[in-house]
Amino acid sequence: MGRKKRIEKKDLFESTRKLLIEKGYEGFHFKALAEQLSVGRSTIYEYYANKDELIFHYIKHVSDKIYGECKKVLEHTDSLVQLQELLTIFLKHGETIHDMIQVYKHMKASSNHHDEKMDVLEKENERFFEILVNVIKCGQREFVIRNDLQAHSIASVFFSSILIPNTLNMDIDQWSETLFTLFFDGIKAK
Amino acid sequence: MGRKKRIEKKDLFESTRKLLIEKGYEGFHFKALAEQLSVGRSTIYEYYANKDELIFHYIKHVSDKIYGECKKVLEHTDSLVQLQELLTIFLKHGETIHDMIQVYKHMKASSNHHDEKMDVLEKENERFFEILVNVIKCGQREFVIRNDLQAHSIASVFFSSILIPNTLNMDIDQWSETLFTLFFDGIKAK
Amino acid sequence: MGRKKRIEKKDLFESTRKLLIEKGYEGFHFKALAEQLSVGRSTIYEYYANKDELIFHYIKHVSDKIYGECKKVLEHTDSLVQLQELLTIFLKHGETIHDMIQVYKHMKASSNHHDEKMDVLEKENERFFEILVNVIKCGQREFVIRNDLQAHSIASVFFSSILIPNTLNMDIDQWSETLFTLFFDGIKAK
Amino acid sequence: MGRKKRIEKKDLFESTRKLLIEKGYEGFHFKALAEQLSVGRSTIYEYYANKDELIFHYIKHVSDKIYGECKKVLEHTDSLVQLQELLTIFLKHGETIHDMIQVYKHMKASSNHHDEKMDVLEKENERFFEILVNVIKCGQREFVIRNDLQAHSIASVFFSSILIPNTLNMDIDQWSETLFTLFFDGIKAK
DNA sequence: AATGAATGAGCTTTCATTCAT
DNA sequence: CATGAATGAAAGCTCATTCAT
Repeated sequence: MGRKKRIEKKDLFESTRKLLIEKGYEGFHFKALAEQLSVGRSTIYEYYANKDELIFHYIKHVSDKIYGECKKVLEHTDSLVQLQELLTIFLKHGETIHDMIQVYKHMKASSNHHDEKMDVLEKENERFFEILVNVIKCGQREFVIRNDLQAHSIASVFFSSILIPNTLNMDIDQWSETLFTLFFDGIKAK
Repeated sequence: MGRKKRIEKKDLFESTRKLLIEKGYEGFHFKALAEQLSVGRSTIYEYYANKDELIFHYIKHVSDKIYGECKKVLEHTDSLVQLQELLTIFLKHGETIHDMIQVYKHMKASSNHHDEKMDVLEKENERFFEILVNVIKCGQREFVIRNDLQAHSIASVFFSSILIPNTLNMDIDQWSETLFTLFFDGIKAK
Repeated sequence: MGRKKRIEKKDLFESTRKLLIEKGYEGFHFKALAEQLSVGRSTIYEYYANKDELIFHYIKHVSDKIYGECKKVLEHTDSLVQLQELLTIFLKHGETIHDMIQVYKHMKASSNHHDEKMDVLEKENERFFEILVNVIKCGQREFVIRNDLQAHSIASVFFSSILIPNTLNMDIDQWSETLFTLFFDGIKAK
Repeated sequence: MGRKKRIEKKDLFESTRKLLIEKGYEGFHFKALAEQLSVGRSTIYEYYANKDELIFHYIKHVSDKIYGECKKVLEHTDSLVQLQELLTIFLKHGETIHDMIQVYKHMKASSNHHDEKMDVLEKENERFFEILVNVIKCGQREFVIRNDLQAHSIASVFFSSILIPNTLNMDIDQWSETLFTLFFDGIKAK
């Protein structure tokens, strides 16, 4: 298929994303990636020294992007709105965040020589969690969120909602709304 | 340090479970498994024709066991109690169910020749979901669960709660209670 | 060519020796080795985890063998006879010892994470040198070897004679004799 | 940290020398070389068609240089002085000559299509040897060197002394003197 | 049955080398 | 000329799987 022009970092990350979602961390190969990009396998090594390096930088990249979106949300003053919007963001990036967690878990499981990259990813994850916890604590201080549940637990639930399969295939906003309603008001009949 | 003469299916599944949780589907090897069991690697082939076969039967096994527990719950008459207990069961088997999902996803991703085993696992998953949905619908009919949310959505949330990391390390019953309270009453301050 | 029986460690080392002499450390591949042995490449990995491991154990093996021969020489009482015989041994194993040195150098050049195997090989090398130095010092004490040259320097010369290409293709004993005469009496005309 | 515009052949050879000594023939890469020179890897191809070509010309270059030094020695009239000075030259260029031999061996081992470059290098080596042999024969004719040893054998010993590790780290002239004394007078006590 | 031994398929990685700018 | 980018070939290694005992 002849020689290929440049590899755009954008394409590289896009394909990485796709493969990671489709196949997961372990199923992710430079072979498949190269095929996706119609590039020679070794070409990718010109950009990243190995699979872990590439994935790490990819994760870092998306993580930063998502973090940026989260930060913007904090400009709102209403903590409930903030919470709802954070939920929407998490749902929107569900698959990507899922990848992040998967990668993190994998590194943790296989790292013999306690990797520093692991520490970085850990920090990334915590950043998101911090934001959530803070918003919830804020809501609690304002008495719009009940105080008899630990902010931490609530944050866990919100953060994990990412993983809830939207089996009814609602669009993101609708699904976000449904979940928020459920979490906020509960399922109890009134 | 001699080799065992017989492999007990119980040991086999126990080691499978352990490795699967620790390493995930792709990190699961007959090599490691054989070591765990102090058996020759090839011995395992006397029991299962290949890796997938073993994992499939293991999953089927635990799935049946969990399903049994769920069934027992239905003997209660109060649908809220049923719901809470289902939640507890799911949380208790969190890691195992997580494996099931992972395996299912993996088969889905790598199967070119639409596997029949996949169908079986899919059915397994659906069984759990059915039970949940039925209990919820029941609760809705009895007006203890609100009707303006689809039973399906609620079921998704409950089922996915498995994946919520219990970061505060509460014991299972406490964690189950916390989650149930949250899902039932919501986080809204009263 | 069908399936092959067992790999005999003897054959493995024999082929290792051959390839190492022929191609040197870097030119030594499991691919070539496997071909030599008419075995699948991966088969060798059942015995040694990697190239370095194999070569290390091979070197250790021959080194021990040669060391044994040297030890036997020390049973003689005449230090000159000892010296001559050590020379013969070194010449006989010239290629092998050359490999040892090459391997040692290579490990030294490429080891980032100061390898312990390197230390072992270093010790091996020193053992030989010690023997030589001792025999020479002994000769000096007995006034059969001149004292105005450092035993160390003399030992270096003897030890390095291994590397002197026997371009005239004398048989080993003759070549050994020639060298010994040269080293002992010098080239000066009388 | 920009790239240089021109590669000076002097720098090229200097870096080649350095890398060759440090890493040996197989460890010698254009990658590393380019880095050393702060040049693009492909730039080197503008000067030499490939790795072998470069190394060949480098070897030829230094060989010629050393040969020149040897030639100058022949202006002396005393064959013993000549011999001693040749020894000094060889010791001074020990590492370089060692490279030459290594490269020669490597080409010999890997060449399927009996390379003509090999022949050239072989000739180079022989040139040195010829000089040595001639000087020795001369000494023999003048009865300053004993006649009962073949000039060839003696030459081998002198030429190989290059490889004798100067473990005591004497300076070159001292080491040369020590070796010459040893070779000339022998180690026998008087 | 149980196993040790052998193997092939498939992925990783490194470099010499080519090519278009 | 100089170079950045792409690539293929060749080694490396790991594991599922098969086979003879």
